[in-house]
Amino acid sequence: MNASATIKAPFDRDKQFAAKRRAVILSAASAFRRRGYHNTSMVDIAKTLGLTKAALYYYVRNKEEILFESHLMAYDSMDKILKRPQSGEDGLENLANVFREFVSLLTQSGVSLLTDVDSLSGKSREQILARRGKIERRVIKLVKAGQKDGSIRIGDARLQVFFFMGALNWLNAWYDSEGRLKGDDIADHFVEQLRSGITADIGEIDE
Amino acid sequence: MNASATIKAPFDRDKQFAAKRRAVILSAASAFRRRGYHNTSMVDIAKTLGLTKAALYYYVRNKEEILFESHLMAYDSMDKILKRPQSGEDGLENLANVFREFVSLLTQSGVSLLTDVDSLSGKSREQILARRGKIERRVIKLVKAGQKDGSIRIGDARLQVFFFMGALNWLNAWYDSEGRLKGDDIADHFVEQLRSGITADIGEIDE
DNA sequence: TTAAAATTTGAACCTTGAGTCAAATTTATT
DNA sequence: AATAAATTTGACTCAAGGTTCAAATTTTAA
Repeated sequence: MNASATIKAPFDRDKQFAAKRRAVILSAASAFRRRGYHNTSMVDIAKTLGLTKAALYYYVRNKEEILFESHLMAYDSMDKILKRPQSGEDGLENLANVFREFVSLLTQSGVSLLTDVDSLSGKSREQILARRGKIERRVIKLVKAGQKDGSIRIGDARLQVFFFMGALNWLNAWYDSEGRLKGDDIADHFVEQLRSGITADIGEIDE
Repeated sequence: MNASATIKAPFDRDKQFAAKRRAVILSAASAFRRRGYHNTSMVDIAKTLGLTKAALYYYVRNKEEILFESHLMAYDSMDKILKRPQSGEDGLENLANVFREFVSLLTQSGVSLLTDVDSLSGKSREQILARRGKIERRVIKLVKAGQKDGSIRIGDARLQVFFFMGALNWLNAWYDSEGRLKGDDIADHFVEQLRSGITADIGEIDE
């Protein structure tokens, strides 16, 4: 046990700081999602954390940085989902799994948010749009893989992706985590609709 | 020809005024859609019309009124679509027709926009949300009719509607009227995906 | 050509909310 | 208990942008 070795973990300052900072971003992100970026003031954010506006600036350079980082968090989570080894039988299965996890991510309390990119300036905006583009491209790849193995209908993969990604973004506008609908129920429903649309099945049974 | 009868339509003032006012709203709506409500200043709106900021206030009470009315316009158009006599064979056909026209409406240059409701205050917000709710309820009815006649899969109609309405709202975020994709192409694609999802067809041909 | 009404403008005002900073307070360590 | 670092605060500045208004300009109809 030399002098420089820490024996009892002497109250990790950096960790504490990082945790509080993260709390600030998450809380703000939740408010942004509900009321929108411009309808949420720094005072609002501070108050829900039991702090004062000035204190926020100890954790964050400015308001825009909060928006920026909340976007990053969302995209990090989506990246993590996309990076998991795909275990499905075919492309359609893989896509369905990813989509299900996206829905869960956005309904289960915590990270979310995809709008207000236009309130970011210059380099930040580009960075966020690049991240979004990267994710879209990965999803498009999933679709194309499915088309190749015959599990997904041939068509403009980009358009197909935009169609169902819309459902994810629209979630913010109507999903109420307090409501009767549990996130997983929605996920099930959405996955089914992603797969088969809304046309009634008729095949197997009669004729 | 008595004195009070207008013979030559003496340059209808009200019509002129209404037309200009409408131009203000439409132009602003387009900017809102692209950059967002709070990222569009009154000066911006005025400049694209070749006017000065103060002149806008001759046509409009305040900025919020512009947002309010642009929402109204969008919903009026959707109402008109929904009110047209449904001529399809079954519920699914009717829904598909309505959905196709919605897509056309939102891609063809002109009206659109569905976000930033939270920037409206009090009574206006409620009014707009009521309109939106009314439209959603009508679409849900269409779905239920389809379920009843067996053309649409049984399920939570509300959820089914939210899924594909998301696609409409997400349009604003990515659709570029200058791009290679024509609005009608998108409409075709989206209607197909609404009907049948993305699973590849396999039925008819083999086995 | 002219006068009244309609339209537009420049120059202000005013509110809101982001950001700053020196001082006060709390917390961790000796 | 003492002290140094970390954290929080109150009070302020500042800019952006929405709104107002009296005056200037343009348009319409006689």
